[in-house]
This record gives sequence, structure tokens and C-alpha cells, in this order.
Amino acid sequence: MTFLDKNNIDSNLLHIGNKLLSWYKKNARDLPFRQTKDPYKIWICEIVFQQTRINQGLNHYNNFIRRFPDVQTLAEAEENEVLLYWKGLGYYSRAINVHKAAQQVMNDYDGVFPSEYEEILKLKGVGKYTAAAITSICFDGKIPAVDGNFYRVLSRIFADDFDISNSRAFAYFSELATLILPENVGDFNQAMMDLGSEICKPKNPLCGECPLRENCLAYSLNKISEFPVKTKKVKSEDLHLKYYFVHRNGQFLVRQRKDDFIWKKLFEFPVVIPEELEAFSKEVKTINHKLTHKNLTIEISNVEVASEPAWNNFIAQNQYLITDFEASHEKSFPKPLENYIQNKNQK
DNA sequence: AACTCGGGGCG
DNA sequence: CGCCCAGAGTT
Repeated sequence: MTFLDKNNIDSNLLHIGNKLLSWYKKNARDLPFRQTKDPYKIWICEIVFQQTRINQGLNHYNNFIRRFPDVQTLAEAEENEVLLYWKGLGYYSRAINVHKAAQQVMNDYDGVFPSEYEEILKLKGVGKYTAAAITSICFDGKIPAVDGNFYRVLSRIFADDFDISNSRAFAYFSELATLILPENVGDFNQAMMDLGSEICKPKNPLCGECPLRENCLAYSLNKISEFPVKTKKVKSEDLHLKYYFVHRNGQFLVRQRKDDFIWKKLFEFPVVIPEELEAFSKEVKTINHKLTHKNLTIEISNVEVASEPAWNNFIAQNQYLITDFEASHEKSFPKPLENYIQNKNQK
């Protein structure tokens, strides 16, 4: 049974939101973007931490802000440098979009970050969640920033079995959130995130420390583990990639990927080589790399080109980029290829 | 409305 | 080894 179907909604649920706020005042995590209302910094942090744990993205966020401290600096940067600062984070379209959006702010808003929800929503890579987060945190907007934490916390508080894999879940839990929405929505949104990640965790939640324990229906029913309900399971497919690490005198060949598949616009090694070079192929390394939706097997043939004419000929007939171990640090490679290069360099 | 896009950490 | 994470864009 979903809560909004129950027809017995307590008209005064606001004390739940306020209780959460008072907990947040004492227990807020000390994060680098908590001391500012600069919409640029809040925007960047919201993009960085989409589908990304705080611990995983914290260094990337700090390095990104240090290199691109404001919208104009980001807008004027080269896309490849933005991608470089996204290296290893995953979901690389975020980097491409955040760069384009910075140029949107410069061109369409005269370099001033928009303050209206509908305008912020127009920025590339900014969806309903992120627009709500920015407006509430920076501009006192009264919109709940519904994310995975909201799904989990609200479904437990109301013992609500609305399927979070349903495409209407965002609208449903947004409505549910408004029932407990206090005056300070910016802090409320951040409080839900802290509660969701520190207390109301997906597994083994710390209900003993939860400020909303007395208001939590799932807890009182001893059914915490049954919420949230998620029916749709993600399947992983097998994917096989074959690369040639073509090198000579410390130099090796790379090319940039397209933006239509995995690892958008990241760099990789040649995928095919002529038979003449195949003869130089030595050991083959097989790397198993796990992505969320794919079981990836990467086969990399080590090709040390012993013949200088063959090397020059191959370069002349293809559009590969020549790099070396030093310069490769200025390109963004997928994690497994990054590891492969580092391993080669140590030999 | 369903699919796709990374990588890390946890039980 | 499956699940989840400060979701958004595409089809």
C-alpha cells in the first residue's frame, strides 16, 4: 500500500521535517561545499556527486574547483582539460555537459548563474533533482531535491511500497516530501542526504541513532529491510574489447573515442593494426573490468615496433596521436587503460 | 517508459 | 557477486 492512497494523511506532518532539521544542525557532515551558497560551487558539487559517493568524488570536486573556480574559467577551458579533471569519475557525459552549461551561462545569462528553477533546468546536464537542489540551497527555493536518499527515507517513514524503479517515482516522492517540508528547504534537502547516507543507509541502517525513529512506520513494524521496494533489476551484458598498445622508444599511439557509447571522448589505444605490425606483437594481457551494466573483458596486445620505417609508415597512414608516458598524464583514459599505462611505465 | 552511461564500496 | 550511490539524456 502506498501512503498517498491511504486517505488518512495526518494534516500535520511538518514536525517530522523540523525534527530532521534540528538533527541536521548538530550532525551535518563537514563538507567543502557546505560553507557556501555560491551557485557555481553548489552546481558543480551536485554534478560531481550524481550517482557518486562523497568519498569517491571529494578529491575530484576539490581539484575541479581549484582549477575552474568560476563559471567563466570553466566556460573558457578546453573540453579535453575538463575531461581530464573528470578522469576516473565515470559518467563522462557529465563533464561534457557541465562544460557546455558553463558556456550557456556565459552566453544566455551574461555570466550570472540563473536563480529561477525553470532557467536552471535549461542547463545541460541539469535535471529536476539538480535544479531543485541549487534553487533551494542557493536561492531559498521551496522545492524538495528528490534523490535516492528521499526514496529510501520516505518509503521507510511511511512504510510505502511505491516502486522506486517506476518512472513516476520522482513525482510520487516529491509529493510525499512536500507533506513534511519545513521552511528551510535548502537545509532540509541536505539533511535528507546526510540522514540517508549516514543513518538511513540501504543496508544495516542505524535506526538506534535515527532522529525520526519514532515517526518511522517501517521501523515500528520491524520491516525496515522491506523498503524501499524496487522491482526492476539491472542486467549486465558481456562486452569484449581488443586493443593494441603500439609503442616505440617510449612513445605510444592513442586516439579519442566518440561520444556515443561508453567512455565518451576519453582516449584509448588502436583497435586494429596492419599485419606488418602484428608481427611485432608480444605478450597479450587480459583485463577483466566490471562496469555497472557490463562485464568487460579487455585484451591488450603489446606491440613494440622494432622497425622505424614501419613505425613512421603506420603513423603516416593513420590519424593516431603520438604520446608518451609523461604527456599521457594530460589525457583522460578509461580506468583500466590508465592502470595499464601506469603498469607499463613502471617496467 | 525503458535504456544507457562508470567506478567504487559494501555485505 | 549483486546492489547502490547528491541522476540525466536519449530513444
